[in-house]
Amino acid sequence: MPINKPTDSELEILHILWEKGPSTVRTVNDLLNERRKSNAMAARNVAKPKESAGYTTTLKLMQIMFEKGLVSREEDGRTHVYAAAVREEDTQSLLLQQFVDNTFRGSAARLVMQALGSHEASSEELDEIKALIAQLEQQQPKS
Amino acid sequence: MPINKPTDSELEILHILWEKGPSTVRTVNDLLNERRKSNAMAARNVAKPKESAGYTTTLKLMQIMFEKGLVSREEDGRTHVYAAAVREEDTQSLLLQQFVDNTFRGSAARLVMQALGSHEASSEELDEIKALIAQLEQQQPKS
DNA sequence: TCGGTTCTACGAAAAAATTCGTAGAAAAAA
DNA sequence: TTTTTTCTACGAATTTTTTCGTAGAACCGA
Repeated sequence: MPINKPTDSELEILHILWEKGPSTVRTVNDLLNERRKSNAMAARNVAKPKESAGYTTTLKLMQIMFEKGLVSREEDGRTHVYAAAVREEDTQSLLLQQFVDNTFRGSAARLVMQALGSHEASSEELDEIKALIAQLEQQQPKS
Repeated sequence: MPINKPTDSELEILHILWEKGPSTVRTVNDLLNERRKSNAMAARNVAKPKESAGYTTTLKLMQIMFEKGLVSREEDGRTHVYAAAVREEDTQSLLLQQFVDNTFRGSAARLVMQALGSHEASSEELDEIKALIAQLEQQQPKS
């Protein structure tokens, strides 16, 4: 029941499965490497970009994810078609909670301030956020 | 120049140094274990709580952090007094950027929505955030 | 001064996460 | 059919992070 926490590499794969839907290892591996290549180009990237992954590396990772229950799979002839077995929102929520605890010692507000301060956000997005805040203020007019 | 990314354990130590100021290994280790003990109690915690750390474990970690430039130190007689060598805001900003990239594929707004949705925020905090949004809307009335 | 405690340094074990080589079966191409 | 490519399974090497044992020097109280 409790969602398993994916590692960074596993998360990369989940993103692809969420976006593209059920896929083979080959497909995932190709997309992964495309994405890594373009990430390496993008100067904005802070983290050292990963090298491109070998096929068996991705295969092994997805097998591990299968054992952990992060993905499901179905045989299609000789090959396996993998699908995400956890929902994107749930996973993000789990990771976010741990991240807020670890990095901001639990203060979501401080995180939001940092996030809005240092990342781009369109005015539509800001509108959405304002709407959400209005809603929250209705719900819990506390303090 | 580029800040070194602290690991999770290193971040725990930095939090203590940021909060308490320059401290000895002994002090840090004690506070660390206090904190871990109370974290273990708190039911809200999702991540499995860490065991309490042995003294030499913390010592070694802080020595490594010193080599990485995450902390500075000064001799006081026989013992060393360590201080954070990176600023809290800078570190959080770095970690946040990577987290947004990894987990939300770059969309700060999505992160903010998740964060506000699933974490508590007081109305004062919400006010602050609203103020920040207003400010951002002024700056870049784009799109 | 003697014995127990508290330091640092250091090496290395243990645990976690990532990577890859090899082997054998199935499929596709020649 | 023969050869080449493409799969999975599996074990193990590598790398990164975390943990700890041991040794020797400094300190402290009796």
